[in-house]
Amino acid sequence: MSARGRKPDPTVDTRIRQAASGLVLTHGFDFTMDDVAAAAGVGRASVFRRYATKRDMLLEAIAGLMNTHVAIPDTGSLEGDLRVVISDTLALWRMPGLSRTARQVYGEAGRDPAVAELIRTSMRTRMERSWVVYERAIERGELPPNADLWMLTDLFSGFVTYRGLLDLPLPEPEEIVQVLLHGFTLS
Amino acid sequence: MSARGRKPDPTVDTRIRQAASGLVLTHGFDFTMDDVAAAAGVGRASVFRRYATKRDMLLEAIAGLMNTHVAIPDTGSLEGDLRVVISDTLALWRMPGLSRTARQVYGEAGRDPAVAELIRTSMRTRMERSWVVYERAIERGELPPNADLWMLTDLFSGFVTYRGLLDLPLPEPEEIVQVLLHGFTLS
DNA sequence: GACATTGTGATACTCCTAGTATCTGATATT
DNA sequence: AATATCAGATACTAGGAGTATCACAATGTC
Repeated sequence: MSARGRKPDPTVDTRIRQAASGLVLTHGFDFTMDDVAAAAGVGRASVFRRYATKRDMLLEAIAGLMNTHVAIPDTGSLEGDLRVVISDTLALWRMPGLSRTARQVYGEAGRDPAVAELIRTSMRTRMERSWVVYERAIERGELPPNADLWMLTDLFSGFVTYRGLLDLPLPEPEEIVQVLLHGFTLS
Repeated sequence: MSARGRKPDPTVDTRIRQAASGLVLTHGFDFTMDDVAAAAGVGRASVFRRYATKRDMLLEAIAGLMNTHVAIPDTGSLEGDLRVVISDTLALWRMPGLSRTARQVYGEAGRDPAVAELIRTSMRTRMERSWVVYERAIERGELPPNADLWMLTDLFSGFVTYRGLLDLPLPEPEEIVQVLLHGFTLS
């Protein structure tokens, strides 16, 4: 009762996926479906057999790209841990092509709520993975128990995103840590 | 030696500009040039006579929309002034449709360096207008003289932009002020 | 008033790309 | 052998940006 005809070529799937991810990184969204087919060494029809629309393909590619892993440091102090988390985030934004792609992803989120949702949940998941860092800080008494942790994470990741999207220079992690912990006033 | 034929109708210019700005606010970038012509009550050709490309038109419309004025408070304390500046910024993001349009503007910046430059300089100009607020704070001794003011402004405007772009809830201005001035640690 | 000149609106194109449909051939099962 | 599914190629449709051309309107010059 099963699998009568020719089997799907598994390499076709992976070649298309890799071609799509690669093109997204090197060209943003500005490539045609023929480009994908050509880059994958595959017929145009095969691309549309896997993805009903270009949007579907982009959605999967974006999800893959956002799913890079984050380190969960445990240096013994909030300051040390934060420095690692922030350094990692800064390093990510230095990836060539990422800034342009990120901009276009945000742009697509304007038209397509699914993309917006994808960014939201991906970022949320990313940050929740480092949650334990802040819980340990609360236990050590370095943060008040009622601290708004989403505010803390969004504040620096918003800052980095903003500078990154606009191609503005990013400061050293130390400076960000200092400000997040103690603010701008002298006291 | 001048102006022989029919004079350009000045209302055509303004009608096109208004139609473009209006459509950008209500539909992001997802409208056709025919839509613009129809909304302006004008021939399609007239639109292309003013703007060689849709991109040119969008560029001008965006520049106009970003050029809203900012209040320059003088409440006597940095805390008070900051609260005003931040409240104003938050209010801006509550404008219906702005979040989607902002996303698409950022998205366009990915393809078009001119758009990126436009955002950069517009935001820079916006912030420099409130520069005196921070200078006064330094004079009063509320900020260290070597404070990284761009970091201060980008930190909160990055945060607001980030939450705004992703349609995440924005906190009360007081909370942001508190964190910017004193950080997350207890003292 | 005749005429040239320029702006306006309408319409018919071209070009590009996403998405669809179809055809031929290859590879598998029964 | 017969049949079913997959791959590649190609021709189509649809929609929107940008171009070209037309007739008409309004203003100037003679």
